[in-house]
Amino acid sequence: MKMGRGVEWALHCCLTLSFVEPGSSVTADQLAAFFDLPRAYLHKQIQLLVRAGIATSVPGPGGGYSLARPPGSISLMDIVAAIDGEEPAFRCMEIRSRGPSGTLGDTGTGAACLIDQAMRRAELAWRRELASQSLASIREQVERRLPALPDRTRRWFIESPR
Amino acid sequence: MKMGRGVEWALHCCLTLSFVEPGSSVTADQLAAFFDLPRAYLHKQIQLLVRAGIATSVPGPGGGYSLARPPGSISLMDIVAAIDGEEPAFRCMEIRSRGPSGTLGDTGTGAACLIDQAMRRAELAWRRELASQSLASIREQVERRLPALPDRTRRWFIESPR
DNA sequence: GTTAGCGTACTCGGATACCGGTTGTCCGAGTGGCAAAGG
DNA sequence: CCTTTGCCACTCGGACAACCGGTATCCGAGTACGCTAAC
Repeated sequence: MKMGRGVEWALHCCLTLSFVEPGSSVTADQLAAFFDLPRAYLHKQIQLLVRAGIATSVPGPGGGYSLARPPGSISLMDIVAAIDGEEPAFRCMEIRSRGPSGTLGDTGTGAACLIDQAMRRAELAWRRELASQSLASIREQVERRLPALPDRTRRWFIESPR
Repeated sequence: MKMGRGVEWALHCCLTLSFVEPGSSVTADQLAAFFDLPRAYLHKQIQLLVRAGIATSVPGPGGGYSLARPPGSISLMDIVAAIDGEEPAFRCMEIRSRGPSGTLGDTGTGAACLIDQAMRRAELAWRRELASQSLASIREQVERRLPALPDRTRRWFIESPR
């Protein structure tokens, strides 16, 4: 089980977008240059963020992307779900009842697969942990450790050629 | 992010192996027939369990697979890790420092990526939840809900043609 | 000098190829049991 | 009747293809800005 790398890109891009001035936009090309990523593909990932209502897009010259909501109301779970999808990693195919033996017989009715339940519980713990961390909390931690970073980042996007 | 379906197979196979008499072996073909799965591929998955020290294999006629340890000492995490691998789903590529900007500058030393940390925390919660459930506990739950299932399963494997 | 119109450059958005990995299958190596033959 | 030896069937084990989803890319639609030219 491995997660698409677009998730990492999206997380860092959202964190970066939380640094820039509200109201100003950052183009996908700028973000791609900032992280040295393939610009076209990064473009696609951010589009997923727009569809999920996490980022907003402004077309035309001077346009770009910006966060659609305050960072405090964007959780890491939101971003991961936007890029990676909502469906659970473990999908119960009910193989226990597919056998020719009919071993389970009439027990199938209402008797949930306990293995599926256990796996769902684990994924729920994962989701809960991700949902508990907002973009604002991450940003706060960053500012505590690297106080100069937000300003430097902001300046880089202002000074960089569009 | 989606998990290979072999994980589900392995989990159900291990649970089934915990039902059969200790000391007796079950062939991969029997398990495949029991769950109506492609026998060759199931074979491959169980081999991963053997490599991980979860199951033991006995070659030759009358051989087959059986659990290598008591079910109480086999966690769901062990099985998932055996099939799906140990590496974390989220892999930090350190894209924050790959940019041409040098925005992070000399801060890189010792300053861990907080996004990576958050993702690791979430995965740790997932792992912890899976590790807390042993095969014996699942078996116990099954016996409570379907008391007749273990006996029926055991009998099916005895009566089925090898 | 002012304003309307047009062209251009820039941005996002979706449709289109490429590649690695999971999925699926096959055949070979090794082992135990069975049977037959010899003592 | 017991022992030994050879053969065979059965099982695991690893090596070999096929399909699918993620990865990467390109070109088209839409928009705001700036320039030009007429009034």
